[in-house]
Amino acid sequence: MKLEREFYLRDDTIQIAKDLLGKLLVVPTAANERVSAMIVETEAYLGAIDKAAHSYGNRRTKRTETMFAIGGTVYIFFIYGMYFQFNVVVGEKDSPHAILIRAVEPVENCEIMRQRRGKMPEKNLTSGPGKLCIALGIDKIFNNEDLLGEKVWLEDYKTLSAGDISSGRRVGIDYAGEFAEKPWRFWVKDNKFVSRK
DNA sequence: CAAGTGATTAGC
DNA sequence: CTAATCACTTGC
Repeated sequence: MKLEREFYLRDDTIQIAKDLLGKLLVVPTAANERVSAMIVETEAYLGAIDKAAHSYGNRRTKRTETMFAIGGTVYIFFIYGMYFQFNVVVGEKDSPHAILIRAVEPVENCEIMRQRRGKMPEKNLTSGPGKLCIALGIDKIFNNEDLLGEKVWLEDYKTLSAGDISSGRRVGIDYAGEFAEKPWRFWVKDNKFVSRK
């Protein structure tokens, strides 16, 4: 069953980032086959106050506009000339918080993901934010999609306990001063699809 | 370890 | 308009 709007509207972004671990990300193909994967790594971006967030200081540009949408909206951006990144917008409208999905573990129709990724070892299929977008077929047209729609959504899958979750610094945001140190990255302990140890 | 890639952004 | 930067991946 799809996660309901209330899941995304809570005002505790860090809690939502942890709650997303173990959820199933589903992206049906044109032929309506379920391609899905379990979320195993996330990073919280706390909007206006977070120097690492694109929406720091409530910066509103054509790109960041999506972050100001209501919780449950998909925010996609393009990076390093070749990769897309998949984010879940959370909180009320005009509160530009988002959670980056950094890694997932393939669950349904793995062979479709393997085909999209070319010849890659199993553990390299979806073990990074750019990789998982390729495997799941996510690109720029998913930007601004509603997670309660038919194109992409999240479902309950596995229930984790606090002991299953590790946290640490976020990746690739050294420019963010003291915010680079915040332990706002979360992952499933010992899962081999997590992007970095 | 460093190149590759092009949208996005700030600054003129 | 121009130039620097970037929430990354891969193959050397």
